[in-house]
Amino acid sequence: MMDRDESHIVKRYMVDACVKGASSCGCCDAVGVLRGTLFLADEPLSMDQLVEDTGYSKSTVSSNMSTLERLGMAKRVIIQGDKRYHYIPVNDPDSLKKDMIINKRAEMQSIMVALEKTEGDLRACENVSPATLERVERVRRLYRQMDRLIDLISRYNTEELIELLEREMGCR
Amino acid sequence: MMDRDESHIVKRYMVDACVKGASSCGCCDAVGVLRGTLFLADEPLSMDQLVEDTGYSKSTVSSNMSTLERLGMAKRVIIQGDKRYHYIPVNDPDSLKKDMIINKRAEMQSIMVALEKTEGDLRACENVSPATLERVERVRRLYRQMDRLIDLISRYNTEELIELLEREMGCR
DNA sequence: AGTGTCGTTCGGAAATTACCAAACGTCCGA
DNA sequence: TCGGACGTTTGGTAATTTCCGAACGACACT
Repeated sequence: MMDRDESHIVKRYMVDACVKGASSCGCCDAVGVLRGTLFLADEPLSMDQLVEDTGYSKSTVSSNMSTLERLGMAKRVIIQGDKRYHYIPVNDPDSLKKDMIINKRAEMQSIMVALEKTEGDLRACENVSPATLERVERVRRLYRQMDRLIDLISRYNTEELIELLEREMGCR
Repeated sequence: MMDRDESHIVKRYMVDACVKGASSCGCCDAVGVLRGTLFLADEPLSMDQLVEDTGYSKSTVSSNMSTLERLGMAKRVIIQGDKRYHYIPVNDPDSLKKDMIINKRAEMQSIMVALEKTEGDLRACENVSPATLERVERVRRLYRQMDRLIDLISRYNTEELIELLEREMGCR
């Protein structure tokens, strides 16, 4: 357990940076404050500790830790001999990359489904201009390409990718 | 110019998908509606047309088109002989990738700056535990690694990356 | 079953955001 | 220098979100 000075230092800047990051992806401040608090903690934190450290109520901590977990930035762990939940920050590149890809992919997927439905409706329609149909097809191809890239990136871990791209970089 | 049937079809699903995507990155519905409206338009749309097509007021369209532009999902173009602005959707993989990387990178950067400041403060402090310092350093290394990967990815365009990774995939 | 400890859900108050209409500044042609 | 067409900014209101405290349900131990 860190002393008060240390825990103040390790929270000082992280909370601010995480609040900024949270608001840039549409999350409320509490999400950022909680992430910042957890970021450099030296041990898994219980909800009570998070309540005390952040000043938020228990219900606020509970719901916002859920979103932090859903975003893949915090994880619940079990501490032997303690029936309470404890949270640890998730900071390793591969985990963060994986969750980022899952989210991006879902977003992409819903666009692609919409494009497919649009194309279907257009084909069912008689007097539709070929130019319109062609435009939809072109956009679909572009999104398929992005999806393909994301898929490929998800198949390598961070270290492999860096090594691979650096090696390739050298050849140019 | 598309007829009413066609423009209804090409907006029908896109607006919905874009609203979903917008809300998942913390933007209000209007941003999604505007992007969906623009997505498959057959020509650059003026603000008046966007006002008419979406039903939002001029001021709402103006401010939300700015955010759409900032996110790199729409672009202003000049039409000869028309002093009004016109907007086109941005759908090509390289542009979207570029903006996504810029945003991710800024987020990462603010975390890295915070980690550096924290490390500085800890070193300035006398009675700080080595374990704490080591922990901060370890996290910094992880974030540097992620930053390195993002940097490398930004140096290739979409097509190159796909080709490169697919080729590598075949070797395994 | 009874009790105590957790975490989540619910209802309402406070704060914030989204949106519109109107006023404003800017640019161009007359 | 005036007028008119555009786009942005501002002020106010309606709707949404955030957050808290209280009530609730789940689980373990007695």
